[in-house]
Parts: sequence; structure tokens; C-alpha cells
Amino acid sequence: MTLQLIKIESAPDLVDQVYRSLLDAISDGSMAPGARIMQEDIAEQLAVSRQPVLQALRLLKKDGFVLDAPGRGVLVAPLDVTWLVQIYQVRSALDALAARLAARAHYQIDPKLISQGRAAARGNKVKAMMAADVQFHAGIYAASGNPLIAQSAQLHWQHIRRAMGAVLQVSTMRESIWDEHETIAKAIGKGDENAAEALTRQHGEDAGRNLASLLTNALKQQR
Amino acid sequence: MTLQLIKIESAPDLVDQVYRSLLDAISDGSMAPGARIMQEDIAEQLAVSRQPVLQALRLLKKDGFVLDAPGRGVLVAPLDVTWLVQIYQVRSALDALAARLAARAHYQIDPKLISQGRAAARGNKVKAMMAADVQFHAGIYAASGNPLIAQSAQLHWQHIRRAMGAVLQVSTMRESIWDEHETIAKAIGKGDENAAEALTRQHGEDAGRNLASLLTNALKQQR
DNA sequence: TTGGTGTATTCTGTATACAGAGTACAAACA
DNA sequence: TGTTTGTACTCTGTATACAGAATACACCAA
Repeated sequence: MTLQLIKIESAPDLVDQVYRSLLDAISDGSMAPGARIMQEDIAEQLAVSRQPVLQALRLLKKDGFVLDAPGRGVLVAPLDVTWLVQIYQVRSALDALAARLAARAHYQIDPKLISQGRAAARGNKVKAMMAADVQFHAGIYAASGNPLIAQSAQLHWQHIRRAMGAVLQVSTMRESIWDEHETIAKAIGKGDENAAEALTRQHGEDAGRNLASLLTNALKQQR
Repeated sequence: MTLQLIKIESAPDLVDQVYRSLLDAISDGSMAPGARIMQEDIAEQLAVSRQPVLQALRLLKKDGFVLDAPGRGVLVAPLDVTWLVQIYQVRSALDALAARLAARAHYQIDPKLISQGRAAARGNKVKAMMAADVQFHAGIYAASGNPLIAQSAQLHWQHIRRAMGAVLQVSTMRESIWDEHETIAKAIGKGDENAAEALTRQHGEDAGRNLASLLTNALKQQR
């Protein structure tokens, strides 16, 4: 008999590990915007050589999480409202596309995603709220059948997570977003492509405007 | 008097150079889909060490131009119709967004882009046709005021270029695309956001379907 | 005291060196 | 002759070494 062995997940790959570690630290705010990054420090903290760090930083640079500071290495990209608005524009378009494709397939979004989301929204854990939000949207990406959407959007969500982290300590998320999510899920389930797309775009634009204004205030207060 | 000196463009940066060189070779087909890539070969050909090559390959991997072939290094991503369709779906959504934003600004697309495009379409140089097409769309991206769109779309265009290169030797581009381009430009100029968006999406979807079916045939013939 | 120049330090990017993982080939056995 | 096992080789990923570029600081002169 052929034993069913679990496929060994290969290649811990230091570059990947460093990349994730840094991305996480940047996204959750423990590496402050504008902070200077030195390869040697990171390498020492993670107990690897400078080589994997160098490569990971290059990947992060490509994603826009760190910027070149010629002569002084790189620094964590500052939080910029304009940049955030642009992220949201693109993400909304991707979300809208995903919703349309999902509706075309009459995909039934797992109702649990919504009930769990509402529960999280009633709580006071910022992390849980964010996670539920991400999961709902990820559900739509998966339903779209186009993995490229998820791939692009995932990076955007990291940027958003950064902005939210800087803002949500002060305010709370709009609770209405879960009503909107439910409406979107229904439109997708019914196969109403146009509605699903329009609702999703509207939802994204509202969220973008909301977060942008919150961030603007937060940045003002810092000064 | 303060002499106007041209700012020196810094950092030739070997990694970047290798990246571009490889991306170019892959996009124009001189590195065949499925071909195996060995760091040492590339390094020797470009007269650099393996280090920059390694990093460039990692960037290309992130972009989907090369795939991991565990144990045998990496290989040029094969041309895949499904993949191409997905690219077009995302790009069409981005194009539609860009068109909407450009229309919001009542941006006047340079008419030269269209006349030059028509001229190229009447010719028989595949490269010139592609270039004109890219330039028209790049014009819309620029007009959108959201640089993130251009950044994402640029990668998609490289993938498309690859597919076109494999196909356009055989067939010719639809000439009607420049009528469509003109209609889109007019809608943008008039500030008709909805029309600009809808037309652009339609244009993208048609182009995607067209290229996908051509590629399907081309791949069939190869067998 | 202030401005400028020279020097030392710091940090990056590239090259070389090394070790480990996987494949392919060859030899041996059924 | 086909299959399996052992071995050598190839290729990658990481570490270390080196050289160049930019900054910051200190010293000197006005």
C-alpha cells in the first residue's frame, strides 16, 4: 500500500524568513515609519549574515515598504495619506473585479465569515477586527478563481494594516461595514454581477475615505 | 549664476541591470518558455558574479517570470493561457480605473498617440504596433494621477508582450483597436467617467479574449 | 564665531569561498 | 534486460572578505 505521507514543506529559506519578519514588524508598527534600517543590525538580531537581509530589503523596496536613502541605506516608508488613497483606489478596483467574478460563479460566501466579523466588531480587539475584515475580503478573492487578484491585494492589505495600526488605537471601525459585507455577499450569492461589483467598489471607496481622514487627523496630532 | 547641471543618475546597480536584461530577454522571447536558467551561465554572460544574478532571479520569481524548479534552479515560466487570461482580467480592471480617474480630470490625451498608433497598425512591424499600444495605455495611466496603477500594469504588459511575441508573427493585430482607443480618448476628454470606464474594460476584455484564443491555437500548433 | 576643507568612519554592494541538497549516471543484482 | 542502489557531480544558498561611496565630525582659517 502507498502510505499517505505529508509532503515536507521545503526550503525554510533565510531570505523568505527575513522578508516576512521585517514585513511583519513594519506592518504592525513596531518598526516606525521613517526609521532607518541597517543591514548589520537586522542581521545580528535575526542571527543571519547580511546577505539574506540585503535580498529581503530589496524585495521590500520593490513592494514600497522601505525607501532608498542614498548613502544612508534604507528607511521604513513614512505613512503618507496620498499613497494610502492610491492604494485604496487600486484595491477597490481589484475587489470589485473579484466580486464580479465571484458573482458570475454564484459563489456562496461562508456565512460564518460575517457572523464572526460582527462578533469581532462588537469586541474591542483591533487585531481581531482587522483579521475578520481581511478574511472576508480574502474569501471573495478566493471565490473569484483568479489567484493574481489575491496576490496583488495581499500587499495592499499590508499597507492598510500599517495605516490602521496607527489609527485604530484612537477610533473604532465603522460597525456598518458588516452590513455592507452582508449585502455584498448576498449579491454574489445571487449572481448579480453588476450589484456585487458596484457595492464592492462603493464599500472600498468609503473605507478608503474614512481611513484617509482618520490618518490625516492622526498625523496632524503628531505634529 | 547657478549653473544648471543635469542631476547625475546614480547607482547603475548590477542587480537592476541584470534584472532588466533578463526581463527583456524573457519578454521578447529570446529566452524560451520552459528554458532552464543557471546562475553561473548568466553571470558569465553578463560578466558579473553570481550574487547580482541570484538577487535578480528572486525579483523575477516574485513577478512570476521565472519559476522555482527545486533542485534544478529556476526556469522561465511557460506560456499559459489561463495565466494570460487572469493577467488580462486584472489589467482590464486597472485600465478601467485609470480611465475613470483620467476622465474625472478631463484629461486630454495627446492625439498624436492615436495617429502614430494608426500608422504603426498599417505597417508590418510587430514591435512598433506593440509599442504604440503600450504607449497609449501608459498615457492613460499617467493621466490617472495614480502612479501605483502604472507600476502594477507595467509588469502585466511584460507578460502580455511575451504572449504577443509568440503569436503576432503569425497573425496581425486587430486594426479596430485604434477606433476603440479613439473612442476611449474622447470619453476621457469629455469627462464621461462611466463611458470611459466601461469602454476601457470592454476593450481590455476583447483584447484578452482575442490574444488568448490566438495563443491557444499557437500552442496547439506547436504540439 | 562661523564657514570650509580634509579625514575618518560607516555602511552599502559585489566578489569569492564554502557547505549542503538534489539529480543524474553508472554499476550491480535479480 | 530491467530495476535498484550507491556515488560523483552540479547547482544553489549562505557566510565571509573586500572595495568604493557618502556622511559626519573635527580642525583650521578668516
